[in-house]
Amino acid sequence: VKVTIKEVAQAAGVSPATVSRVFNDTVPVDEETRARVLSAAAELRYVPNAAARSLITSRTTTVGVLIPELSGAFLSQVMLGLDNAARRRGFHLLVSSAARDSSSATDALRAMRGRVDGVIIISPQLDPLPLLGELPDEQAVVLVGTPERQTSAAIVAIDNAGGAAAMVRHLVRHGHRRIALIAGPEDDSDARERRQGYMTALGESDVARDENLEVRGDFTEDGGYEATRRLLATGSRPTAIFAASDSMAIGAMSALREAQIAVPDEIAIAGFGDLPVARHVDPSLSSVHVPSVELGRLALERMVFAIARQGQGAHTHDRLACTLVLRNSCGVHESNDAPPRRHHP
Amino acid sequence: VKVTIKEVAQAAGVSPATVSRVFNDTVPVDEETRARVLSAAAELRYVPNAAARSLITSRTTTVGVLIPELSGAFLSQVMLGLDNAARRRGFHLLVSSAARDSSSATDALRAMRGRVDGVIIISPQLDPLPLLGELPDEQAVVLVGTPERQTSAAIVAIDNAGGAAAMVRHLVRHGHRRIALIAGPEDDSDARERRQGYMTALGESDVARDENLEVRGDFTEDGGYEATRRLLATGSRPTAIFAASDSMAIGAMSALREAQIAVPDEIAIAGFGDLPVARHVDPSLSSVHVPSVELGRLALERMVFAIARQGQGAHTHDRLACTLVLRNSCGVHESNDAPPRRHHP
DNA sequence: CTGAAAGCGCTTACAG
DNA sequence: CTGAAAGCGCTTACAG
Repeated sequence: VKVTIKEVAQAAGVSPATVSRVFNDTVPVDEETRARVLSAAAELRYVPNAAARSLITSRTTTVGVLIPELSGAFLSQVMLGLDNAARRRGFHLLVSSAARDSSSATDALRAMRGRVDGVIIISPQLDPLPLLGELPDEQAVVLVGTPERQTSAAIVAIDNAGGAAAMVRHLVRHGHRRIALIAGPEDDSDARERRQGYMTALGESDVARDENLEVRGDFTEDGGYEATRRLLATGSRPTAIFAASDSMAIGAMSALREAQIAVPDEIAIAGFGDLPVARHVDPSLSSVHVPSVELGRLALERMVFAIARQGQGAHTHDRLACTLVLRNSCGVHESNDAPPRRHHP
Repeated sequence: VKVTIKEVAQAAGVSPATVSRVFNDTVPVDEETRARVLSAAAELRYVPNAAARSLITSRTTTVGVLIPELSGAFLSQVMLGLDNAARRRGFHLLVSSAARDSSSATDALRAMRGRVDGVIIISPQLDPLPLLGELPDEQAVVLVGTPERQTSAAIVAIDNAGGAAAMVRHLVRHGHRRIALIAGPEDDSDARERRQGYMTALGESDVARDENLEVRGDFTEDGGYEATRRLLATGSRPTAIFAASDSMAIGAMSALREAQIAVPDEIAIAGFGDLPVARHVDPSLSSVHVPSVELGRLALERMVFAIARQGQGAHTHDRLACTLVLRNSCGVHESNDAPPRRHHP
């Protein structure tokens, strides 16, 4: 039941070359001929064979996406942005969530070879530069959320440090001197950058950094819960906690509730990521909003550009700004975003 | 810089056919020859051209996934299960989140044609049967979460109705007579099945159904919040609320808090989905646990099976059971899952 | 504007 | 166990 270009050609009374020209409209084709070809193709339900086409053109109109995991609010939003943009641009997405350790990431990249026109690498926990060695030189590459460095790839990133610094500055400005940090995993570049922003903001102020106030979680609720218990166990209590993710902030709130410590009255809390749930926890959670869908969209656009230019030309470095979303958990009621926003459709 | 089978053959002093045999190990090859080929291939960093291979075999070792959206806790867990299983089975995943309306779903399916060996369709909001018409008959298809019907495809589903009924039965058993439902969208089959389970459980009991207690949300926190406000506005107050998703349950809790109604003392609440955040909200949320990762894994396994059998043979229908996770929000402290579970790594 | 022909890189009967 | 040859379905200079 597979229809080939030959049969369409025969049905339309033209050569296969002409059918090809109609479908790719690369050269002018006589209007009447084109119409005949199109109607024959429609009648036969002809769909060009992708394999044959990419064998000869060595193009696949497919972009590979290497990502550490597909679950997780942030990454799935990025995927959403990627996917929407890909559809608009006529590209397919070949995904692999093998970006955990560099050996499986390398395997995944190798397996994509020849199947994609370029690869978007999202690897906060992995240095992508060694991976690039695996790829043929002419392969288009976009790195998402990688610290800027000398590389032959385009980079699209979130301004993690700036967002974190803005939130911590906000806390400082409102009188907090003992601001704890629930950091993310040290091997995660997003986590490192947010921690950097925390330190930057403290450094700008007259608040001395106190390492006893720094604990580490794994970006999950449970991790934030555990980290907060450890923090409280030290006896040196903060007046505010900045968590490097909303999930950890929510876990922290849960631990504080258990310890009967009032938020925000006794301890203020702020998170990072601005998940949809942030405004519905109690108290509503102040957070740093991250343009994750936009990040995905931009990454795909840069990829399309890189493919078109065949790796030639300068590589762009984009850094997207975050915005502060102030709600009740940090004790400063400047915002009207909490209680929950009303929709009036 | 692309190395072909010919160059490997030449370097190893054999014919291209032999190189092919080594790589596919379909027929026995002399050990010494094999070693020579392998080392030549490694030296040249040869990677077989996927397009050429699938042109001749008409196999792609790629599975298409049509999904309504990539964000959202549930679907991203399903993707996780799919992806892990695919990697294990040596398959690639070509994803498209175009399963919103049937016209874009059709486009997406058509675009996948020839690029995949089969398609996994996840479309709670879309009847997949019309879509199947788009596909060539020999195409392997696995439907995820589709109501069982006469179809030429394998089906993998969650027992939504059973899970919902179990939760509502639990509420009834503990004395609730006025149990409200925050249903999901009517055009979503998961939502419909959960609603069905709610009605089944009530029907089994001596509790009369009261349509005033049924409101509808859109599976989001905001939707649950709004639905609960509408519910409270009617004046006929329930003693318990069953929400068809955890996000809506969390929105409901936020609305009750605003209305100064105590959970679970004045109104008990239960959700569906058992998101990670469920045990960290206040009070911790009772919910129906859904084996979403397993759902994805199983769907991929069924697909591998279907591809191997080329659409021949009987189609399996799998239905995965859900489990009740009782925490504090429904007022029955039978569980030790809340306060938050401790990890001792 | 259109056709005949070569060729993309592989796999697979068919011989030996 | 191995090789020569045909062919998968397309695209693209090259002529006309």
